[in-house]
Amino acid sequence: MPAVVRVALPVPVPSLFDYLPGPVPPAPGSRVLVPFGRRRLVGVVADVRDHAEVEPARLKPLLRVLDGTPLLDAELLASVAWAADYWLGAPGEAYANALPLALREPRPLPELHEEAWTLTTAGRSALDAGSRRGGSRDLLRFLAGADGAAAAGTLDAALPGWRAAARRLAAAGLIARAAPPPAPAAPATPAPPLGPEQRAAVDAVAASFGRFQPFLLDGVTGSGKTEVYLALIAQALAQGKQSLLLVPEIGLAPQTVRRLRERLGVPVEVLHSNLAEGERARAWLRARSGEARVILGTRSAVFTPLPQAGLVIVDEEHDGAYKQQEGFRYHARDLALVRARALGVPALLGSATPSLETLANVEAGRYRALHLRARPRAARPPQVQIVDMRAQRLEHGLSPALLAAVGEAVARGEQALVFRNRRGYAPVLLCHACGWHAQCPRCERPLTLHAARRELLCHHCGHRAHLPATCPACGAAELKPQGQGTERLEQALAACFPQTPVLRIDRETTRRRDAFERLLDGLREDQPAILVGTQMLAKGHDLPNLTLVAIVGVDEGLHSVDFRAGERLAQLVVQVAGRAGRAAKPGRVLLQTHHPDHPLLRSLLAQGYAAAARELLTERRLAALPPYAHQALLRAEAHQRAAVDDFLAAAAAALPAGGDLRVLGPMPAPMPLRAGRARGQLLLEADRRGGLHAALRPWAAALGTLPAARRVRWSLDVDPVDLY
DNA sequence: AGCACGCCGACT
DNA sequence: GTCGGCGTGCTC
Repeated sequence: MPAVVRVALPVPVPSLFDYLPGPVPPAPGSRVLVPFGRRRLVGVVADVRDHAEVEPARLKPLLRVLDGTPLLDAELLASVAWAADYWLGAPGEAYANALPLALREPRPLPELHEEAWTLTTAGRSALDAGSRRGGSRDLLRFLAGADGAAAAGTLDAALPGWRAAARRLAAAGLIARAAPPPAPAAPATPAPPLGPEQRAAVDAVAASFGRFQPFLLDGVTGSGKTEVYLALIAQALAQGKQSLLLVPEIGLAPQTVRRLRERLGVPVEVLHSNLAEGERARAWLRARSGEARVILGTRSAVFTPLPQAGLVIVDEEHDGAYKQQEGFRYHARDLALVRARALGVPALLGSATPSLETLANVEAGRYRALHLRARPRAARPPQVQIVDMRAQRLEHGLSPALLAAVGEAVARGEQALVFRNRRGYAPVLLCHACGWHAQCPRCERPLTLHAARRELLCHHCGHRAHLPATCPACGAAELKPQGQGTERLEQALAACFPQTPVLRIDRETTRRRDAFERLLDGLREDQPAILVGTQMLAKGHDLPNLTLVAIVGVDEGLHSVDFRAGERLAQLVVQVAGRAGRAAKPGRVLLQTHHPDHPLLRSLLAQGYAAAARELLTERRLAALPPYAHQALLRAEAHQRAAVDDFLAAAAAALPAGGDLRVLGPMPAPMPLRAGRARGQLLLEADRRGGLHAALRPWAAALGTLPAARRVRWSLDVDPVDLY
């Protein structure tokens, strides 16, 4: 019978493509090179069938089978297929996300280790004897100086054209290919003793080794979640098993890698999108070969092959960075759970501020919660206080109470952090004579004033405008900045505390690589300082001398249209507050607001995150919102608003009737205009996930065939986390 | 996504 | 007269 292989190709088309194999069809998971239109593409065999869906005459033969043994094992293949189905991505795009770019080239697999060269004894003698000239001598010298071995990448950078010399010297036996780096010796540092709660958490997870069981590790900042991860990874290692540890961003990786390497004494692979493609591919392949025992990575690392899996950990599981926001819109935390189930291993989700989704899973008995309440590294939890801004004389948005607290902290030689989630000088530039305000022509949103650059900037589309001297509408010289951004707070604080260094940390001041590190490194000493910064300061980096955190401008989050704003605000406040106070020095947190009686703030401050989250969950349940309902969001944008409206109307009409599906819209997006494009959306809700997907699958497939779809850019987002 | 085909404006 | 603009349509 004529077999066909179904191939996933990296094109945004919601289907697989059938090809005629040779006499022995490649196994699913193998890469193949195929003709596709006028091009040749590398795809992954998803399936082998006995007949094609399309007329046999249209079938073309495979050009080449790239893998003798499948690159993706059965589990990874099934998990990727699951992900494509669940998030309604094009199958080929799901596979494209799973495979490092270098493995999507029609080439043989790279070596597990980067090519490296080392001097032989003869080579060292030849160098000492000075018997070689030119490029050969340079290479000998370089390798002698490289003490040990030099990788091809290093040589490319240092000695262009070194390969010719390498060929000659290798033939003469003066240099040789270096062996892969030896595994490090025994653990460098012993584990510190675990506290009783940590011990209990480790034992609970370890008791589930070898089967799927999700856990939430709910531990406040400083309670030692990482020690629990380390102990569990060490146990998995002792059983010969691999561990996957996901972190939300690369910035958090280096310190964690250092800690893992020091403690575990095994190679730790790091996988993230900033890695050079060749290195990323090699790390991926080392995981596949089983050589890599511990894999640390960001979102895309959830696609790492784990043939000997023992444990999957998702650190800071509430973090929005786990959701991919373009192309294939998967959620790495959720996919990590699916993989753990397929692999038959426990999954551990860690956070000081768990997402409401995860808490609902605990509530429903699907996940087991493990709590770390003790804070070994802090004497006591920081004391949180509300500063009522109403009827206060404000100094650039800073209340007297806040300034006094900052003054006391720096007078004691300690550091203070003023947190404001808005960069720039002021979010609005207003004319006091006529009410005009500077607005982005492409987004119809206020432009942010950046005073030092003498520019108005749109934070939504990057549009830039010169700072007008007088009001463009009425000509008055009454243009006044309204509100505060980090730049303005930095200035105000520098003026109030001229003796104390004021450091601003936001995207503007940390644009250059390593700027963030260098700014903070200058701070390590026990000297007083004031930090002003955005979100970037909410996590990572131990600041032992930081004792005061002042949070400014949370009020926007209290009245947002986004139903997740409250959850995010609570998480942010708790995460930022966690930066205050370490070791012997108690921390203090001030929350400056116009709404001191807001129920969310009150419960958060009086009873902590868990209580606030319980209340938020109750609200969600009553309003039938996620996690008690399930959503999908169809977004569309186009230059012509009519094109958006037509498409969304056609999409709504194409929805299957009946079911428990609730349809909201078509409606304008929260930002109806962005970068000159009209935007709209259609929100679907269902009480049961199964019901939502049953309706979604055929609908998603039909959307692309709507004539109106050709005139818009559209995307379908399952479980959207941002409704903008 | 690419890459073609296919009809209408300013240039060697 | 053509080079090239991007609308439309297809890729097993």
